[in-house]
Amino acid sequence: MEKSYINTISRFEGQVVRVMGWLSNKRSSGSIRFLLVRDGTGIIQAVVSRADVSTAVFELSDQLGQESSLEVQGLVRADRRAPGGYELVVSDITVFQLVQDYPITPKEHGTTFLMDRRHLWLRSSRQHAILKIRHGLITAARKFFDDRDFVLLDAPIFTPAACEGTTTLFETDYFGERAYLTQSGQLYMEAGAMAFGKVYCFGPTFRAEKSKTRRHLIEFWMIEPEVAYCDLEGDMELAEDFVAFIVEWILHHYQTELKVLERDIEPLEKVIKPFPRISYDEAVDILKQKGGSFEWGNDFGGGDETVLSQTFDRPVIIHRYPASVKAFYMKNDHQNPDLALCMDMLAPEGYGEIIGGGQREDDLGALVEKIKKHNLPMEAFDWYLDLRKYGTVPHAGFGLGIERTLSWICGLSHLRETIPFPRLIYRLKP
RNA sequence: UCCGGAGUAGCUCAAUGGGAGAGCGGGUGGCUGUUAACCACUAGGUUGGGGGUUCAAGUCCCUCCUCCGGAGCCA
Repeated sequence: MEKSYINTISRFEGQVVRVMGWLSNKRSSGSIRFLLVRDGTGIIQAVVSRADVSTAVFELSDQLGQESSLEVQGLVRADRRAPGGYELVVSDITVFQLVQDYPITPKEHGTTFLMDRRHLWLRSSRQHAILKIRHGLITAARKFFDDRDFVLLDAPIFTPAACEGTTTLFETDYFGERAYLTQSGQLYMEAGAMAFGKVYCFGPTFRAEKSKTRRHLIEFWMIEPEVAYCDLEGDMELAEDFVAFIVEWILHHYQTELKVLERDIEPLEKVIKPFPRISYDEAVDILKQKGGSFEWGNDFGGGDETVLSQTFDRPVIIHRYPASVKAFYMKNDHQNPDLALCMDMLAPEGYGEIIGGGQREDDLGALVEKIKKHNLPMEAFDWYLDLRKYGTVPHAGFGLGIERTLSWICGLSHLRETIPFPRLIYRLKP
């Protein structure tokens, strides 16, 4: 007898198959039982009728609690009344485990309760939709770079020093030496770009910041391309192509999931090139026009980003921030040395920053000065400075936060559902 | 760290300072096509901990704990 996964069940119409899965819900009426069985690929309604099965099987179907693991054997039949269009006319049931007290019921629960049971919450249809789109987003991101002949070059997780001086790092004991968990693969990608021309990394990033907001995770994933012989303009071009490609890919492949999430896809359909590009100065003007008390020279706060991202109907790129608020490795604009050749991309609908990047300082002397100015330990950057001694070239790159991008595309109000096991300031478990 | 909010049944929540309740979930029974099924019955509580005011505290005051999200920082 054929074993079938639920997403391919239509191929077996008229045949008797076995489906192995878990009971997601159950309804009954008189001498008929409706078992909703999920197997990870989908959900199918299995109909247990007293007339069709033994008394033992019929009584067994009454004892099955939510998430009981089981194998259902039955005839595949198209039926308009069945969710999904197909149902299983059950002839036999084999139980792997009878469950009576599954904690997550089909009714409402609070997020704290659900997060405490995240390992079980992953079984729900909403979480399935989000995490399948996450999978699709990562697939699209890799495809985008792979198709453009980028080399995937993994950056290390343990690093000897801060990439950016300001943020807090997780410190670990590395055989008696101090080591930190990475907060960006960028510096290593710069080495990679000088070796391979076009590279990207995709991995976890750690920030020991005591952030308690819906936009922050302690551990999150970034995809970071770096390109040799590329300037800020080329970098913005790449970022724009990249985001447009990802959104198009998800719209094309994940309609079902977006529907489960009740995501209004109209705003996503507008995410096509060209994206608006405004300078920091223009952004400040917009904030002032909208009644904010923003002062030139500051970085944008969460509220400012929300205002700016709601101003446009597609992602907006803001470039050339004051160098003083940006990291040491940013190259200054030769037309105005107070500005850095950097850019951020803000997602629309109030979601805010999803990309940060720019052109890197490629001059040895200027870079040494910047490291001094930021009070960073010069000896930690000797290898990085080598890149400016041996064949330095203009180069640029950026980092895209997977979870923030996913949160925007899925239309979520909080980052915590965009990663299977979120790490938040007060959550290390499960 | 600062500001604000919340802790009551397994879950989601109600309850003028005066009898601790509902819906869901669990259990029992009913219904031969259910769609978060429905109907009836039933069990289930140290109201986050400690202290105080009061004839009387889930409710008012103090304190501690836990959680939530906002600021800061950033993707």
